[in-house]
Amino acid sequence: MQQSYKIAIVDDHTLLASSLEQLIVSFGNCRVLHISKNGKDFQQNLVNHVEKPDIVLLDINMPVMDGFETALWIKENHPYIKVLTLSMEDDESSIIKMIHKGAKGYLLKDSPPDTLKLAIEEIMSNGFYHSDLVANTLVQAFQKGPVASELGLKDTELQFVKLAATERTYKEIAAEMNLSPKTIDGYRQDVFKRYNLKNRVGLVLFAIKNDLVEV
Amino acid sequence: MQQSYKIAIVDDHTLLASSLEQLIVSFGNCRVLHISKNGKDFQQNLVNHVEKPDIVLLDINMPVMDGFETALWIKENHPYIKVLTLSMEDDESSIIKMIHKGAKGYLLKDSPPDTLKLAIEEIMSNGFYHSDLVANTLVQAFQKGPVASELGLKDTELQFVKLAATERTYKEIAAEMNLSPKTIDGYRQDVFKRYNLKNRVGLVLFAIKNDLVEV
DNA sequence: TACCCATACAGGTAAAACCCTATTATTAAA
DNA sequence: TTTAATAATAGGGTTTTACCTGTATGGGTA
Repeated sequence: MQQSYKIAIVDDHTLLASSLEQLIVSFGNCRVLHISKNGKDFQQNLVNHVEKPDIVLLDINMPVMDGFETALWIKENHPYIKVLTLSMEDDESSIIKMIHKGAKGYLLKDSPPDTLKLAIEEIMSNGFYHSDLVANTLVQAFQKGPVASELGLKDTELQFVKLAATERTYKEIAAEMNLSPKTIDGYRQDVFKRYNLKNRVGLVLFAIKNDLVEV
Repeated sequence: MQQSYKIAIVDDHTLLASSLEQLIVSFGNCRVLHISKNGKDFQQNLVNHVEKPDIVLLDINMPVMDGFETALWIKENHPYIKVLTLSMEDDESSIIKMIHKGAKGYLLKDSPPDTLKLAIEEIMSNGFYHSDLVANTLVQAFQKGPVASELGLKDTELQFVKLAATERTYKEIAAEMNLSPKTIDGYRQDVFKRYNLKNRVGLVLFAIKNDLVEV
């Protein structure tokens, strides 16, 4: 028998978890060390068992300690354990959050069975499973363009916001825009009110969140 | 003959550009509309020719108007034209910048010839060519962890910086950290001087650039 | 013990940021 | 032509930031 990969499963759907176990064992090159119902349960299982998993199949939606928390905990406490997310959610924010928290791959629960086998092997050999799902999502997230006008910012206000997200003083901004400092102050007040900003820090964060400026 | 893809080439290395043309024509399913030496030249070629390209093979390092500018211009003015970056640079920032500016793929100039064919076909059918190079780079960029300590920030200063990147006033920060506002002011001065920051906006940008806070 | 050094904190001040309430100029609409 | 709306500006006041210099305390350590 070739090298055997040690797998752990973390999913609160017991039925799904155990059928997953069957599937994984059927691959021939994998063993399932333990199954946990949530992150806390998994932490317990880690101490109870001497053998540590190579890969954790991790669900997102779970009670007590969800997949995000668990992934982060694993990344920080057992960085050598690889997380393969197995979720029903295919929304951008879930995917990005899991990748951000260190997941080495992201599979949808309705993927074909051999995809799981492929993903496990890819992760073990290359360190990451590059599914189109993840790749597309990341690319889209990166390419999301400025949404200035959709925010209701006029040209001149947009320019103001961009400059305000630099170390310039308002006086300098006024000079740069050829406007009176008082006008700039007017922009400031309008924008603060419109977007519920408390101070210039809020404005900077707003500009960055909405891709109005590069960081 | 199957459907024919219309290609344009933008590269200041004339020799490489024309050999690229030969290669592309040899694929059988592609035509080369025109070759440009830089972005400006390409803009001119676009108006001179009635037929518009499906894909532009775009180099990055060019005189007059480089690949970044050109990609951005294409994205904003001809969003239906797909950019396939063809560069010698494999550094993270170049890749990310091009993807950010809308490139549909990123190929290194020393890729095997059939990779180019594959990339063109992938882009035409799926809208994006998911090379491992790009996927890995994006994943890494997303997973880059905090580098706080490497910056030389002490625990308490780090906490201060994180709080300063919110809408809190320094007084509020002091209360939250159970320190005198004067102490906080001391931190501020130290950090400003150490990292050459002019004001709080600079501090916020610094925190974000160094992944000290999430945006 | 005396000295060095880092941390927490004070006083004082000028500049910038923040906020409210007007007043003009221009322009579009009635 | 009056009316309404919008952009640019002012006046004037409070709060926060930003900067400088200086002191008290508590370790280390020669």
